[in-house]
Amino acid sequence: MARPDTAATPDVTAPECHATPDFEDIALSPEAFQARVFDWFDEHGRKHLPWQENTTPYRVWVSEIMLQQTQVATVLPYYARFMERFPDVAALAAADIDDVLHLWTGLGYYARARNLHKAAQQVVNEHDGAFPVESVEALSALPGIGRSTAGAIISISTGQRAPILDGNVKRVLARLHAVEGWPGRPAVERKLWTLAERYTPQVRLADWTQAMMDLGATLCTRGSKPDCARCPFEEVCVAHARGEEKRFPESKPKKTIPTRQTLMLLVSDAAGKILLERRPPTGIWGGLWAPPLVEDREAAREWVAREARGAHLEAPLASFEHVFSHFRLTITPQPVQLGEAGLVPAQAAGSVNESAADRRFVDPAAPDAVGLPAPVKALLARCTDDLFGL
DNA sequence: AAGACGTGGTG
DNA sequence: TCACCAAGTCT
Repeated sequence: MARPDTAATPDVTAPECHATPDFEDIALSPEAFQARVFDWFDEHGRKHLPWQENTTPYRVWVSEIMLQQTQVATVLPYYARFMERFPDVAALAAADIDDVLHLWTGLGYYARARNLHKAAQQVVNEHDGAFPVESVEALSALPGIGRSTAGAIISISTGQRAPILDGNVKRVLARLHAVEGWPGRPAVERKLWTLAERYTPQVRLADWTQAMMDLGATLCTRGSKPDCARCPFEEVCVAHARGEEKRFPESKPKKTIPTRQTLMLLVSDAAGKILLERRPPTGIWGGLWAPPLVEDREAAREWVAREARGAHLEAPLASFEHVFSHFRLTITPQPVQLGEAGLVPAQAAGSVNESAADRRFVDPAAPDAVGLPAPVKALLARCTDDLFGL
């Protein structure tokens, strides 16, 4: 069943016209590589993760979305809760977005949950409830499903041939072939896709996809500790031959992360409930609920004067600092000075306009079943009566 | 094309 | 304490 191109390897005898070759070839045909991967997987691969049982497109899809940029151990409890609450795509499509975001609270990258919900509705309304797993193109047309996730869903749930290229596979291939450059650069990613495509076999696709991810997750790990001694490709790996495992793949260029100061306003009504607002549909914490966020004390005073005449405004309880990929969000611990804001005692509170659908007071001890960012959830958990005792 | 988007674990 | 980053996608 050898494919015609299997023995053909690019001619690298005259690479001098390039500053660097695309990648180094290895002394192993794709067929031989595949055979070793399967042998290794049969012995050492992971075969009993929850999403490996009953591999329907829906179950595989939910797992692949949750696992994006998220570790397996983190996903496990979220996956169990999600599948229990939304056992099939119809249940998810019919759900309220607040219920979906509620189950996603703490998992991060909330656009994944919004896209999951939207995609479920598309599957129900535009595909008769069946995932369009006939092609990578059709599947990746759904929101939140890119090329790699589409490949994973198709290969695992249908056994059709579709390559994947996640962080694990990128690392394996970048080391095996000493692919230069940061994989975030499109040119580098293209080379890695070429390799991924070349190695993808014709049979056992579900095992193949899992095996390649396992190889990267358990053996060819990041940093300085890949377990080359147990790797079936030790003697053909170009990076290992050079003693440069840790240099591949190249890491993202460092950039200084700016700091953004934020005050989280804790506004309570007379009953001690806390004001939450729905965040805008896109951007940080999109669609979730959080206290009003303002830049500084001046903005806090303006907010109170404008929105909460007579309300009881307290300061954040604790110091938070959250580092995002692009900026550092600091929730300052210092109390906001209220005197000049013209506030009256708590007994007169409750004049915040909550008529808007995206504004509500919640009991901090039992917040509504809506999506809460992790810092907000932690903050509410500490909002006891004594906080507002003044 | 580069930046936005979360959180918790790790050394 | 803090930089780094884990089964990526979207804009």
